[in-house]
Amino acid sequence: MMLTTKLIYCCLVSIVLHPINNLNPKPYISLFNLQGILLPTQFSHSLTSLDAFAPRLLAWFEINGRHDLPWQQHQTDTPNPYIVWLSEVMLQQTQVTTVLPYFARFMASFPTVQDLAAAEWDTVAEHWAGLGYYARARNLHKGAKQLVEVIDETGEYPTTLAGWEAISGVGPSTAGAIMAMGLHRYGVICDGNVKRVLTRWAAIDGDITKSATTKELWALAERLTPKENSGLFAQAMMDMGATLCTRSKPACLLCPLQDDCLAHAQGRETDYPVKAKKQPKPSKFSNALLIENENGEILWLQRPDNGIWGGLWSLPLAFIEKISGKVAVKDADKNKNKELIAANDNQLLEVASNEKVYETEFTTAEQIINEWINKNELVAKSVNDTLLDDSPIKHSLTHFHWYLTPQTVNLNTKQAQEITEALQAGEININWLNADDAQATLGLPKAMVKILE
DNA sequence: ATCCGGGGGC
DNA sequence: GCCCCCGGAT
Repeated sequence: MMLTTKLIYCCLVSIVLHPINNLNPKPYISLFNLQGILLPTQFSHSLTSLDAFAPRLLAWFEINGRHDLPWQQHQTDTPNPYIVWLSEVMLQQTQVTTVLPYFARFMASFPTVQDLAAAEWDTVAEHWAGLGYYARARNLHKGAKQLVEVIDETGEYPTTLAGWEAISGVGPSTAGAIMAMGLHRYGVICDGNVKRVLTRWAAIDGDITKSATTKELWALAERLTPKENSGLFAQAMMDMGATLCTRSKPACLLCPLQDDCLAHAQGRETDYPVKAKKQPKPSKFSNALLIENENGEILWLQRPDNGIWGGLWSLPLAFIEKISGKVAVKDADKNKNKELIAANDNQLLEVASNEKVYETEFTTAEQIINEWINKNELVAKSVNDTLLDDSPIKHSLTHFHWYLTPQTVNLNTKQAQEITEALQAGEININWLNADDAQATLGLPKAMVKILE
């Protein structure tokens, strides 16, 4: 009754003080913070739902959750942070059933963090072998040494979130898990399982790889985590994510949160979490021509002000092929410019699948050069003698990958003069400079530096 | 057989 | 924003 009265009061005050908010189509509830200042909630659920979340989850966990996993510390008053840290690192990338035997072997061989720190790397590696992500085993070993150092200095394990995050291999979520479950202090977790549960429950449809969504999810996780027993809550959330709110076939009928789960209400559970498919970038292939005169100088062109590398200097680029889809260069030579592609015959470049096909724009200068080379029947040669070494430079731009294969064209003095005149007639700024001088005196885009190197 | 998820380091 | 590496899902 009190709560209801207060809620109504808050809403009325909100309407009076913030009339503009009533234009906002989103559900809008205000509440007082401790200073009595009006604050909006940023959450889509009502206060009642937000506050009921933890009790309902915990009630479910008590009856239906797993309580016998060997690293769980919720049934003891003297939790062991080492056990939680070790298991959390293992569980970062692997499911419970896979971790179980590894965890047992680790605990048998390294019962304390001091044992782990003192172990040889080879021994640790052998224990980890098969779990994957071996960098994490290295971090684990390093982290053990760091922890022993902290313990030697302070007499105890780190007691703060920041203290744990300073340990190699421990990020924000693992640190939260250790604080909550390993120390029975306050800690919030927001790992992949939690994100799945929360995006569904609150129908959060933002791309979870975006930092704004990450922030939103952490804020919600924090709002839902009870100040007391955050470890039990973390344990329950993990269990719920792993056993009920699974990725493909969630068991909504058994879920304690089904009646205010917004995704369930929409019948769209598996549409969450939203993760933008990393858009495969189309790929474009060009040859970068190292047109060399008899003095060993290379022809450089200043690019037009508009477009890529505007105003910078670049090697002349020769069109090879623009492709989309998972195609090997080898398969792509069904069309023009066969000679140029031939140099790439041994390359099997896997490029991301994509429908888009790019139009390659030639600069005026490049058109002049390409036509001139064709007319004179000059052949571009691979820079290196061995086929293995002439792989293209990969240069990624915002919207596509550009594979640039360096090729040389040697000109005699007469030919060099001819092309120079042809370009100057087209009012193109050009330069003949060897690689070192070009790097020293011209503004070269990164891709060109890569090619020269 | 292939795709995809996942947490932290860089 | 990529990489690591495995196993579960399809």
